[in-house]
Amino acid sequence: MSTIRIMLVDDHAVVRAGVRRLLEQDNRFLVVSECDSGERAYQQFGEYLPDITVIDLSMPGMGGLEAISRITARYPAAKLLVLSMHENAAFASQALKAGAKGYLSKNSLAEELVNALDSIFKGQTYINASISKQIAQQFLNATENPLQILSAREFEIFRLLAEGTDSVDIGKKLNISGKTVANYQTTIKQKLNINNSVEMVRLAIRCGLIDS
Amino acid sequence: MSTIRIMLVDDHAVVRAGVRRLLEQDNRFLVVSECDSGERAYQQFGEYLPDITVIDLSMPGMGGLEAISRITARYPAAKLLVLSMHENAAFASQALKAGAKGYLSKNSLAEELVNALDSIFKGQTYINASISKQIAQQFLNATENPLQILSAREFEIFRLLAEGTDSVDIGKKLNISGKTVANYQTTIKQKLNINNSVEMVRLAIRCGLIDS
DNA sequence: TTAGCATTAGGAAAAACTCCCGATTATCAC
DNA sequence: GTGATAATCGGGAGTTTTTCCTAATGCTAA
Repeated sequence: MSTIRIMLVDDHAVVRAGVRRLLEQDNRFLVVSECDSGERAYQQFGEYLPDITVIDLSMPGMGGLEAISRITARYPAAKLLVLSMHENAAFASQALKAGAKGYLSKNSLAEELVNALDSIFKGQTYINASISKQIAQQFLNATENPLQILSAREFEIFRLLAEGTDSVDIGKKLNISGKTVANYQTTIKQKLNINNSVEMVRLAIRCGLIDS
Repeated sequence: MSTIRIMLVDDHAVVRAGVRRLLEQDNRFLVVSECDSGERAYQQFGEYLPDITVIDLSMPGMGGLEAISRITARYPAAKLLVLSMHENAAFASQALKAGAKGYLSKNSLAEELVNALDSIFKGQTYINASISKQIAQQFLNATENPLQILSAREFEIFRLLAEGTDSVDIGKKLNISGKTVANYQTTIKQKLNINNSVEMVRLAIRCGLIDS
């Protein structure tokens, strides 16, 4: 039985510890690397070449989506499992679009994590049951998710804006200028055909990014 | 059998015509006056002294709430029935607080209008079944509607802001300076303990003023 | 390799918002 | 009645936010 080598990427040490703990229960898995940012994930991926990378989406700086894009761009065979706190189809489809092989919400059970890793290791794609339902509905739905037209970065900023974070704080969080965020805001509104922040919030709620 | 003399106040001629039409079916009712603004309603009330005034809430200028306040201030015995398109407890309680004797949503049936007028004429209070349920729940609810602390004008402006109208347009609609609206906005946010427009929209949605 | 998009950000101007102030009117308690 | 309090309205001045334009970089796809 071969060992599955895992890299953990999450800015919260507690989460990394928790996942490590869960994986240690099963001796097929070996955590070979941990890191707390997208930037470092990208670097360390090249060094360790893990079988599977478990990665969070919301991290300061580059962010999970960016990291996923870059890693899969360089290493198309890379297997990335997103472990996010957002149980939402919009996040999942963004992640899959960026190249992730699976999406799991953080409140999934321990066995589901193992199952997901197994599936992905075999080359399959694994998605949370509830989320795959949502995605399926989205595809069936004629009124496709308008957020699809946003790029990864735009989506990230849209989400933070919809949460009520102001441009400057978003800039700090993402390590970019508040000015850039403000400019993004404008293009996001244009892309979504929105004039005011009210419409933005409503859209975010309709798409389940935030709740009222 | 005495005739019940009615005044209609609504900025939409169609609505006034419709109500008039419904009331003409029943010869107890006589429409003695119509007007299309809160200001005129206040003037004409004194001239005609109708038994019951059927009044809309959202009108340009003074607005329904203001008109109700002023009329009941001068004529405490005045009987006002609000006929609003908003089937929502927050509107209803604002109206009743201002002195209205009844609240009816515009998509009520014809008979309900007649019933409401009958009840009010007898000195009772009449409220839409669905709305009275909502209000009852609000009273039972420990987490009381935070919008209660807003004045009538503040509530009106809050609603328009939450709908995505900008200050200048609100000013035009209410015949006040856009500057005043902007100032109101600030105090509204303070009163509601809100920092950004995102929270404002969410609150408006939670309170049912708008839907997502 | 060229065209196009994504990401970044600065400058300048417009728009929005805040804070402070004053005026008027109504209400309410004493 | 009188004074305190609150609601409504808006000007002035300053700050913040947003927009629009421009431009550099890097990546992707044709």
